[in-house]
Amino acid sequence: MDRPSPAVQDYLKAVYQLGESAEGGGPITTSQVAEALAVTTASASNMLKKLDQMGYVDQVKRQGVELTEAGRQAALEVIRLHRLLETYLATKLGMPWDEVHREAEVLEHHVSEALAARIAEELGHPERDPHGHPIPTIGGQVATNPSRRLSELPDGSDAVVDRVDDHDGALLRFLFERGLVPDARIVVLEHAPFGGPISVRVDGDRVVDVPPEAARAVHVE
Amino acid sequence: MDRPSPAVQDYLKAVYQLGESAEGGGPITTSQVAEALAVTTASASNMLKKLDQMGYVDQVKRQGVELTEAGRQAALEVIRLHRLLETYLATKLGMPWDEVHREAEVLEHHVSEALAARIAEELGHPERDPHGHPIPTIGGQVATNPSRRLSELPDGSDAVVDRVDDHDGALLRFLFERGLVPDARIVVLEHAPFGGPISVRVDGDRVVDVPPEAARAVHVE
DNA sequence: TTCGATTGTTATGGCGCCCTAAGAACCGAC
DNA sequence: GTCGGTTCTTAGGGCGCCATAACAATCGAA
Repeated sequence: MDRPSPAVQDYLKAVYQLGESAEGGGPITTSQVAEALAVTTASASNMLKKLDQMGYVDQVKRQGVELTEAGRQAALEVIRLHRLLETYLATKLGMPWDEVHREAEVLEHHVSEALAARIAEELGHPERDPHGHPIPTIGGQVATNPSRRLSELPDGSDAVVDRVDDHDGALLRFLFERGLVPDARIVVLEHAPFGGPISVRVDGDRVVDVPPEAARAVHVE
Repeated sequence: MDRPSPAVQDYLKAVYQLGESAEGGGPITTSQVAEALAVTTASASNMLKKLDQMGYVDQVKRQGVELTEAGRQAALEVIRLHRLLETYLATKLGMPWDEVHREAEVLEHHVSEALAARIAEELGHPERDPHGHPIPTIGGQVATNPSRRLSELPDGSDAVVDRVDDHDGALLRFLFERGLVPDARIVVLEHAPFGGPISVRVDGDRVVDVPPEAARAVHVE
């Protein structure tokens, strides 16, 4: 029941999250994992073999890997810690919205069970982190909210922001400044042609332009 | 200005703290360091050589090491983080007095400058941690309080607890249960013969027996 | 269907930090 | 001074995780 090493945790998290976003149900390729973790495919290949031997993934030669139940649990454990930390740092320590991700990325590997429990309690066992992502339970339950990206909505649709991708601090800051945060109400006004920005009314008042790449990071219900 | 690795930080901290408690001013031996970190003397010898090359210590062959100014600064940086974390965990997260040390021991290596600053601010830049140890400033200033151990006091002396050693959780719990916490007022009543316990009046009311090993961990002004 | 490009795998090696084993320097007793 | 025990250092390996280089499998375009 020892905690896997930070590196192993990072790989498991990456496999889980790639499987979540790709939504194909199929295996995750070595190069996808390598890119997500900014390592060479050779390194990823070695590590994935090890994860297979550890029972965290099933690896099919030259196809990719899929998480086992143990792997899913371990990944969700890390994600739970990550999101609890993000929430704590943002709400209790006033750390800016766009910095909590980096900090949590490190601390998630080093916070004890006991401290995690104290934090969860202090926060009142929240269900979502500041970016809108669901926080898994200890048992490994996650609310998976089927959602569409802002970039896919037709003109005239209205929706509520569910969550935003948190990989890029600058992007988060950009969205935050425009009010595109979880639970914001939006109406899609129009798409500028030739891959131009999407103009969106936010919370009934201001109108903002959202470039396509940013729109892809906003998930709505 | 990159942060040294956790291992290096641990060595620097150990050297600093050995120099502080031994109070001889002289060099710290390889075996002292090895024992403090629970590694073999061979490992310590190798690492101390590396610290020398990095400019953190001056090593005299077969004598031991002494911290350079850079080493002292780096050690105090870690100690500052450690004590801030202890304070934060105890006061803001209600973590038990005897558990904060272990948790801080890990986190001190992974908390960013920015988070440390937020924590210090949140706490109002405290000067002492929950065990009474002074918290160094960012510049590396520490209040060094000359103190005596409870074990050295003659019968009849009265004093105020300044700080307690925090290495051993069980010992901390023992002291806490008896009210031997920083700022407690004590009067030494009598020493039982043959290495028996010291009987002490705490805060004017209750009288407790303190075995010699515990008394050595209590520093008074 | 064949061949070049892409993708994945297997050596092999480096770096950090630990270990054990063996040897070298120092200490006190005699 | 010499000898035995202690302390320190050096030598050589292991483990985790990364890299590069070379090779193998697969895909797709002509």
